[in-house]
Amino acid sequence: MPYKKQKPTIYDIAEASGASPSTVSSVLNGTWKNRRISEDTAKRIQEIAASRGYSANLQARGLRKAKSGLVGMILPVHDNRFFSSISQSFEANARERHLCPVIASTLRDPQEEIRTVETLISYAVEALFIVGATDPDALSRICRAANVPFLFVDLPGSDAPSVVSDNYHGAQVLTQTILSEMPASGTGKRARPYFIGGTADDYATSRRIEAFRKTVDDTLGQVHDEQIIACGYAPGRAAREIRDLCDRLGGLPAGLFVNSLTAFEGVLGHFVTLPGDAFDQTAIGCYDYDPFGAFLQFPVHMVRQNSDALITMAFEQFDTGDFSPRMIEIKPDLIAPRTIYRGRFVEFG
Amino acid sequence: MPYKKQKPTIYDIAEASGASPSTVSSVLNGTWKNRRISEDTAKRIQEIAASRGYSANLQARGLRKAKSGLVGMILPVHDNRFFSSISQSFEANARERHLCPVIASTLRDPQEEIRTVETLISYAVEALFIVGATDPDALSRICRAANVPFLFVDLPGSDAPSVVSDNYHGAQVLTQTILSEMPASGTGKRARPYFIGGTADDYATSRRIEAFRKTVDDTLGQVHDEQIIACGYAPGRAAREIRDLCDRLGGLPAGLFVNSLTAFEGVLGHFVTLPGDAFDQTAIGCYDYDPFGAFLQFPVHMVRQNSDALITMAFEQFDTGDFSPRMIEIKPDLIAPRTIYRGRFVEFG
DNA sequence: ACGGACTGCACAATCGTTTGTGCAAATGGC
DNA sequence: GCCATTTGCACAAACGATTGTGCAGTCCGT
Repeated sequence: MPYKKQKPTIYDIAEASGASPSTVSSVLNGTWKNRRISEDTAKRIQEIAASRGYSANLQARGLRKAKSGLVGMILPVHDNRFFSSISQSFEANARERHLCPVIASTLRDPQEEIRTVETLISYAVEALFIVGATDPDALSRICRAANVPFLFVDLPGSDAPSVVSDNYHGAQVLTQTILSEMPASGTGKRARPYFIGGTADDYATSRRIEAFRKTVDDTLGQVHDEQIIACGYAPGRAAREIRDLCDRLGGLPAGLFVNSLTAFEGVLGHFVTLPGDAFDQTAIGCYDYDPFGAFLQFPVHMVRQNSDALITMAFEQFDTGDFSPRMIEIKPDLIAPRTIYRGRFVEFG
Repeated sequence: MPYKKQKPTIYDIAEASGASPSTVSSVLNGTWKNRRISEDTAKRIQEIAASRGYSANLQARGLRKAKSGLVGMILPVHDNRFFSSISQSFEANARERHLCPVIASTLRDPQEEIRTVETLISYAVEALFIVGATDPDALSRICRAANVPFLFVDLPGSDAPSVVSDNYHGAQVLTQTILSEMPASGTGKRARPYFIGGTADDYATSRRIEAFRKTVDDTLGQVHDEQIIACGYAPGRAAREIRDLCDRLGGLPAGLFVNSLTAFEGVLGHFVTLPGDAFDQTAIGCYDYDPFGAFLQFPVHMVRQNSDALITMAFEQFDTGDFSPRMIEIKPDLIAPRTIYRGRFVEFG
């Protein structure tokens, strides 16, 4: 089993070529013209290196240059449409800049976030993109102490640039759409729009609730607390809450703002138990997008966060080299039900 | 702007504590008992290190120990349910082993795969998990030459362990289900089951087609080539193909095996243009799972690949330290339509 | 033929760890 | 009180790259 010989180093190449390690190094990293190495020597060394399959040890280089070529990102979870799109953009942007992306998920666990950030810093990442931390300030302090540039994405943090989705605007537009599609007639609790899902002290959710309240207030008057059901992200919880709500109201509410796909999964879990015509008198919107969500038995308006724009903008901030605090908001898109395939198809996968 | 002072090193701690760097090192990496360092000294050093926020430079450690603490994985794309679940499991398994996961996507581009693998090797990853490469053999050679342990996941490769989904079994079960739900009556082309989506020379697809053919053969007799429409993964293409098929047949076929979610998206794009009762005489199955797919206007049987089991099994192989070629198959699960929320909910997100 | 500039490269220090080895001082047995 | 251990630590050489500096040799002008 040939798991034996090591990767060649510049010393091996130096010996084989009769040149010194420093000459080999500068030839192979492209700085040889500044060092007045002759073309002949360079070519000879390059050939030997190629024939032996040399490639630099990036740990050694990183150590010497005090730069790793790595750029880190932490996010809550991978297996989620939004965050996995974020990963995809992050990777593309990192590679454009000849950086190697390191993406870690922290499962919304504050301890894990801190440990992970410390680990990434220990690998000397050249910058850290923080997507949706539970305790942004703690991470700020750590990065600041370690002298590592960092930025926040999707969730604003202190002491660094923040590129976030314009949750207020997105929720406002979605709420307006729901209101405009709600049956005009009817009175009582059932005629009101409800908000379900998410955690109220979560930044994004709180902005969305704000927009929902304001928009409904302006149109239908006072929103009652009972209309806001911030029951977290678990599908099971959302399913129970919507069931209880329907029981209380004696049917579906006239409007429903579902805050997250996971809550929507739960809501659907209850909906499948209802007759098909149960949805005729209700307008449904979901903050976050899933292509299949647009193909249900009833129309669902969805808001798609612009993950690509978020990351691209974050990298633009990174490029400026200025890591002072500032806030940049990116507007999400409203997707109408069942329309996405009528036009041009996105080539995918 | 306090982006100035550097991270403390063992030399800083050594100076502050009056001990030597080697003593500091062994105290801080936990080997101090073997080196007969006194408890007093150890405690003193640990306190100073903690107060200054010391953490080891992992590049330097990696260089010295010829181990990086990194474990790499390459996959086609992040923004896909299957692969993002793979990422999630990979990360959990890596952390259990105190390794830092580095996940890179290569967009199914052979050049990119090679470049990425070389980069990861240059960072001295301790093992490489290859998920769905387009040219497995090339990657085998590179890893082998660099003396880096590697394994294949989801797609079998040469010269290393392969942990793959049992595509044949999954497709067989899905086909059987479709056949058993197909309307018994009817003759002619429309009474036949069709297979749509995927690339025929792709490993997974070819195994699935094999199973589809065999299962249909055994039940209904000879499958015609026209029944297999391996038109790739793009939703747009699948949409056109299903439209053309319906035109040719004068309606939906009695059975449809959709090979991938992206093809399914395309198929749905056509379906939404059809009347609601168009689906009464057809049985539909999809290889790959999406929770929303289970909530459509018509029942869809879905196969869920067991991504967690794939990765967990791959890590078990990794743990053995034996990287000789062998093949391990993991059976996927068949998910019945609209049933997943009837039972217990999966807590998620 | 002599001084200066230029060419082409080698030397050695350095990045922050780990780890084999060596050497005083403390300890213990007799 | 003497020798043999044992204890507690320091020294220095790696790991594989980068980079400032220095030094021969060649070339050129005069």
